[in-house]
Amino acid sequence: MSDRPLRLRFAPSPTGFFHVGGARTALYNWAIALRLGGTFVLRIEDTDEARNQPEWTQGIIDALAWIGIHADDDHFEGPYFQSSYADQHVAAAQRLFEAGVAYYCDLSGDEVQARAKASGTPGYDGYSRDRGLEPGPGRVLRFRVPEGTTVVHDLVRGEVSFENANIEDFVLLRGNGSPMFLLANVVDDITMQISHVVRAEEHLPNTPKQQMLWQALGAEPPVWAHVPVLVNEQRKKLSKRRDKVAVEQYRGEGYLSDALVNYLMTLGWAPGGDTEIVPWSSIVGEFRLEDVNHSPAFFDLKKLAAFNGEYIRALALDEFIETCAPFVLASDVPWNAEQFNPVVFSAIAPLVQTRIARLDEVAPMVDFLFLADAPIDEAAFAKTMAGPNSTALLTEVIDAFESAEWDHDSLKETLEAIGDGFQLKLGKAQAPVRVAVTGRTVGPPLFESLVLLGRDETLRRLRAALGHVRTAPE
RNA sequence: GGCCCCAUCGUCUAGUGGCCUAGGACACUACCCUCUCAAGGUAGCGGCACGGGUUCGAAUCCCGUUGGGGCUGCCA
Repeated sequence: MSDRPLRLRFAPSPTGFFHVGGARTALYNWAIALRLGGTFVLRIEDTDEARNQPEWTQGIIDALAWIGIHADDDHFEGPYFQSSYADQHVAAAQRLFEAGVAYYCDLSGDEVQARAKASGTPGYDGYSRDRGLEPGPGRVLRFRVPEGTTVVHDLVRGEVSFENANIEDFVLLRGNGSPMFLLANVVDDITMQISHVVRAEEHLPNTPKQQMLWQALGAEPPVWAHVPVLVNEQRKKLSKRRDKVAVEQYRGEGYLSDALVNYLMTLGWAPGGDTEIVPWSSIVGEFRLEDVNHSPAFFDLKKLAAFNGEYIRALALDEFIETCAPFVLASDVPWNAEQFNPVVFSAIAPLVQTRIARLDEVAPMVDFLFLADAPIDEAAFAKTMAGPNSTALLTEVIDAFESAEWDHDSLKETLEAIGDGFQLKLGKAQAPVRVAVTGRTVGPPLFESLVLLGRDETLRRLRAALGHVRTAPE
C-alpha cells in the first residue's frame, strides 16, 4: 500500500449546514488520525461558486469543533479552499492533454445524449477521441480511459474491480475551462499528499476514474476506504430534502455532542465488549477501518435519544445545570427572563435530569415554576377534574395547606391523609393538585415542586383551579 | 437498463469453520420499585433472506436466486 506519512482529509462542500453523514465521515477520519498519529486535513470544496458563502465555511468549522474536531489541534490542518487551487487544476489538465491522455471534444451535452440514444449504449461514445481537436470555447476536455481493468484496493471492501470498457471518457474541464470535481479533487489530494481517502460509499463508482487520474498524473494512488452510507427508514440515503440531517439542528434540540459522536461512531462499527456507550478515548484506541461494516446503516432517532438520555444522566449535577443554561435562558423559552430563578432551577434540576432525553424538554417541564400562572392544559385539566371528588378534595387540600408545615414530608402526609378520606391512594389524590398547580398531569415530583413554589403561590393556584372548574363549560 | 456494493432479531451490531441451544444495545411487552412521569432492577419477545455446494462440522468459505442500496451530469 503506502508508507507515506498518514494524511487523511475531509472535503465537504459548503452547502449551508453540516450533514450528520458528513459528521460521521469526519469522525472516522479523525479517529484514525488520532489513533495512528496522522494528520486530518480540512479542505472546503467551494468550486461551485454559485452557492458558496463564507459564513457556511465558518459553520462547518464550528460544527466540527462541536463534535470535538478542533482546528487548533496538532492533528488538524487547514482549512484549505479548493477554489484557491484552480490554477493547479487547470495546469494538471493541460499536462494530461499534452501527454495525450486527455482530448478535447466539441459535442454539447444534448448531442452526447442524442448519440447515446441513437446507438443504444449509454454514456459518451468517444466521438472525439481521435479528432485531434485543439482547446477552444465550448470544448470540454475528456480523459482518455485506457483499455483494461482497474482494481481498487479498499480497506473496508477489499478489492473491487471495474472493467474500463464500462467507464466513459469523463469530463475533466468544462466548456468554460473550469475544472470538474473528479479532477480538482484528485489534484488537491496529490498536492496535499493525502495517503488515505476515507469517504462515503456513494463515491465508490468515482474511484476507478480517480485512481486512473492519480496514475496519469504520475502519483501513487492513496489507500481507499468507502464507508457505508446512512439511510432513513425507507432505506434511502439520508438527504437534506427528506430527512433531518443538520448537525446544527440536533445541537439546537439539546443533543449532547458526546452522545451524537458516540452514536454516529456505532453506525457501521461497534466497540469491543457488550457496551456501546463508550468514551471517545476508547473509540480512538479501538477504531479500525477494517472493522467497519459493509452495509448501509439506519440513522435511528430513538436510539440516538436513548444515548442522549444516558449521557445526560451521566452528567454531574453542576455540569447538567450548566449544560441546561442555553435552554432555560434562550429567547424562545415560555417565561420572561426576569421570571427565571436560577436557585429554584438548581433545586429542581436533579429531578429533571432523569426525566429527559433532550435538553429542549427542560423548559416545558419546569415552566410552571417561573410562569405567573399554571400553564393549564385544558384537556388534561378537564379530565382530571371530572371526578366527583376532585373539587371536594381540592377544597380540603386548600384548608390543610394553609396551616401545614411547608416541607416535603408534611405536604405528602397531609395529602395522603386527605386522600384516605376519599378512599384514594396518593397516586390518585395527587392528580388534581398536580394539574391545578403545574397545569399538567405529568411532571417533576409534586411535593418538591410545591416546596419550591411556596405556600402563597400554591394556594393561589389551587383556588384559581377551583374557580376554573366552576366557570369551565361542560 | 448498465456498472458497482451489500445481506445476522423491527433497528444498530458481536460473530472471521467447532466456544452459537447465535451475544449485546435501542425499541417493544410484563413484573418490581413508585405521589404522576421518568430513572433503576428483573424477565420476556425476536434473527443467521432462500437454494445448492465445499467440509467430519458453516451464520462464518464458494456458486446461484431473491431482495435492498449506490452511481449512471459540462453537481460535488
